[in-house]
Amino acid sequence: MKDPGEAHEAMPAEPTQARRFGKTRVAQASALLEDYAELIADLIASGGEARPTDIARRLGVSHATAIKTIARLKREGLATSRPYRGVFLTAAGEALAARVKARHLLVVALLQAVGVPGEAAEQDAEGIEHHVSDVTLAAFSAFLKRREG
Amino acid sequence: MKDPGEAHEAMPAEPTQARRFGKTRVAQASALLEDYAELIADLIASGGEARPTDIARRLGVSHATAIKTIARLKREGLATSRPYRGVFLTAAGEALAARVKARHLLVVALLQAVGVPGEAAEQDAEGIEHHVSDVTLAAFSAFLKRREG
DNA sequence: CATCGATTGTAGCCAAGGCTACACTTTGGA
DNA sequence: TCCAAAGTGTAGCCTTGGCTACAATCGATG
Repeated sequence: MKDPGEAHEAMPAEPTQARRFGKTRVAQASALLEDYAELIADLIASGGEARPTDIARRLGVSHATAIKTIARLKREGLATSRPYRGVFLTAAGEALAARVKARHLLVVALLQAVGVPGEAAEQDAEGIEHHVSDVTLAAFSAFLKRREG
Repeated sequence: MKDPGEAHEAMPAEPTQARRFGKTRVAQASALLEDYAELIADLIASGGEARPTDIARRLGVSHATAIKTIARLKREGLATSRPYRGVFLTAAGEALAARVKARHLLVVALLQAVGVPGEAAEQDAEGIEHHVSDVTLAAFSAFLKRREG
C-alpha cells in the first residue's frame, strides 16, 4: 500500500488537500506496526513473553496473519524472534511502543475530558491515535493541564 | 482488505480488545469511500461536475487509481457514471457525503476548541474523523454547545 | 519414550488501493 | 475540418493485510 520505488516524480503545485490525504494514507501504513509494538510490549510486561498466538488472539486475527506482520516488524527493525521462541522488541521497537502507549493514554484522557464515555473513548482512541500529530498531541496535553492542574 | 466470505466462523469469547481492533480495521475500509463521496459532492456543488482527473488531483493519486475507486463506489451503490460523462452520487451517496461533511466540521471544531491550531486541526481531522463513533460525535457536539452556547 | 494437542510456521489465495504504460474519446483551436 | 492535447479507460503489476489449509515442532502426559 506504499509507493513502489518513488511515486509522483513531478508534482507541480501539489494542492494542500492532496498533501493532507497523502499523510492520512501514510499514517495508516504505520498504524498496524504501532499496534503490534505496543501489544508486544504489553504482553512481555505482563506475562514475560509475547507469543504469536497470543498476539493474534488479542488483535482478533488469525495466527498466520500475526506471524506475517511480525515478519514485517522484523524487516523494519522493530522486533526480533527465532522460530518457536516468542517475539521481542528491539530498542527501536521499545521506543515506538512507549511513544504509542503515551499517545494512547493522552488521547483517551482528552476524549474523556470532553465528555466521551469511558468505553467509547477507549474504542475510538484505538483508531484515532494513529492520526494525531505532534502538534495536536501537544495541544491535548496543554488542554488537560489547563483543565486539571 | 475485507473478509472474503465470512471470517471467524466460530469465535468463542472474543476478547473486547479484539473487537476494538476489528472495528478500527472496518472503519479504515470505508474511510476511502467516505472521502470520495464527500469530495464528489463538493466538486459538484462548487463546479457543477466531478471529473475523475479532478478527483485524482484533489486526493493526490493517479487518475487510474481514482477511476478504480469510482468503480468501487458504483459497485457499492454510492455513485453512478457513464464513460466520459463525469461522476454523480446516488441518494445513498449524497446521504453519506452529507453525514461525512457534518462529522468533519464537528471534528475540526472540537479540535480547535481544545486548542489545536487551525491547520493541524484540518490535517488531523482528515484521518481522525473516520474513527469517531456516534457516541463520541454526540459528546463532541455537547461539549461545543456547552462551551459556546 | 511415544504420542497427542497446541503452537508455530509455510504456502497459496483474495481484495484493496497504489502505480505505470498504453489505448481510446472528446474537444477546442488552427 | 482535422488534429493534438487533455481527459478517460484498461491492463497489468506490486504490497499490505486478511484468510484457510497443511506441515512441522514442542511439550506434557500416559
